Amino acid sequence: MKETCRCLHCQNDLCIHKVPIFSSLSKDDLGKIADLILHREYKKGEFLLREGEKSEAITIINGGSVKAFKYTPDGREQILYVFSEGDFFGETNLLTDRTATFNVEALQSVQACSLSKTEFQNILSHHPDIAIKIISELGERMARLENAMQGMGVRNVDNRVGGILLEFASKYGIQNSQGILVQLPLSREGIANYLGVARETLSRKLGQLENDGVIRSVNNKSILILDTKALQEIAG
Amino acid sequence: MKETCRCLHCQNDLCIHKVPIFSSLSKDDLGKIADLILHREYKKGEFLLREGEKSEAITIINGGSVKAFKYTPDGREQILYVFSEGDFFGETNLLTDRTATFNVEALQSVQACSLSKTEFQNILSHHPDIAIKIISELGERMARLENAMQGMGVRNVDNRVGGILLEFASKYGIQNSQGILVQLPLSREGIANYLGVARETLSRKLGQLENDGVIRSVNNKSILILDTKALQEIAG
DNA sequence: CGGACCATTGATAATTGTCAAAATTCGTGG
DNA sequence: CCACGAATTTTGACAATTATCAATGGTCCG
Repeated sequence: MKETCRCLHCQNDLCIHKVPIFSSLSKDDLGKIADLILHREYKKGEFLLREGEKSEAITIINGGSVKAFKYTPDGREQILYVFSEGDFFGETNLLTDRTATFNVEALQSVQACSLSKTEFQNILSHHPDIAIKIISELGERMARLENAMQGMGVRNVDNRVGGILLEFASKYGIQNSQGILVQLPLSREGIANYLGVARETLSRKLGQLENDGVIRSVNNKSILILDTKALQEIAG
Repeated sequence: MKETCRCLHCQNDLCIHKVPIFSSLSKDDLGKIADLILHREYKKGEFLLREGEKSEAITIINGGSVKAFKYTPDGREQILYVFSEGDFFGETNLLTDRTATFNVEALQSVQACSLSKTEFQNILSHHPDIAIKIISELGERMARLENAMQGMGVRNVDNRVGGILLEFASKYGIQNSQGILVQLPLSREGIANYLGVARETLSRKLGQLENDGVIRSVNNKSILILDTKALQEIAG
């Protein structure tokens, strides 16, 4: 079901239109930007960005998904975001001289579009509304982080598990006759690293939810949510 | 030692100059903005903003400090930020139709400057560099949050306690002959709510650090850091 | 079909939360 | 300036939760 790039200006259709921050631009401007965009495909496991690197581009995910994470002193990873189609990263590094604050790794095959620092700054100075869109999107992201913080700080693990299932459901879920089928973007280990708990603890919690008839584990890659209401209560 | 506002354009000296996001403006523009700014003082415990409210202004802290926090389902609070002189909040609510994502409460007497939504948007459209400064500052704040997340998720409590002491030291610490004297912006309970642990746990951890000769508890409001290096190792 | 990888389960240890009580600190008023 | 009461913090004992280690069971993909 993947769309492949066939025309000269595929970017116009595939990439730029998906990105909310460019939505205020005219067709002409979009075309100009499309010409400046660099396309690249990454295989699962490849890094799009490494913590500490000077990132010289803003990158927009055009297909597939990636995880953004930091390594902890003891070598484990804490996942901060899962970015998929239409999400972007690297923007703050372009406007300050800060280096990347996290690693970004492809979870599957990923199609990415990138725009160089100078081009991006150039566009920004001509289109102030794009800056406002970015502030808005950053605000959205901060709100998510703040919620996650609140979750990490005080909620117990059950809450957090419920919360992440609902988050994934709203992002990747498909309603069917039995419930919401959720294609998980992360492995169990990944989800555990997102929540900041041990793999085994997550397994046990999911097992419990399955016993209670709240979810059904279809396979390692997807989960069927049977009782959304119960899950919402668990998430708090 | 408090400075009071005496002249017509006190704002110019007291407020605007402290705020990095306005630093690119000319003296003339600063003066114009100063005229638009509303000053207000809040007493300890007063709320500057409540979660869910439509905030109609950007607020800049001019003196004192505030905590930004969310209530958890069980009524406890998770502190997200401590803002002091020069910090601002409420900006994202102005550019989107989102309501406030957190509460803001004065920790002491607080002098605040605020700029209304329409004025702010007006200024922004004439000064694109301010938008970039804001993106930059938001990037800074996100980086802090991301670090905090990493901390909450994976580090053990000792790490976190060390980390927050160092954070406060760099922000509020004064070097003296014995070490770094840190005026704590938060009570023990506040610090515990910042870290997302129980009051009692924090007490025990601080007690341990004192036994190990890393810190000395001067009184409830300040701590003397004796061995910064040890603290850095503990923080990871 | 087989091997590598991923996920679950069980047993145990370590950590942290909770509740109750004692000790300290703080602010106020005499 | 001291003393008192209120608020905050510390300490102790115990319970609950989660991490860890080890072994088993599944799943995916060539």
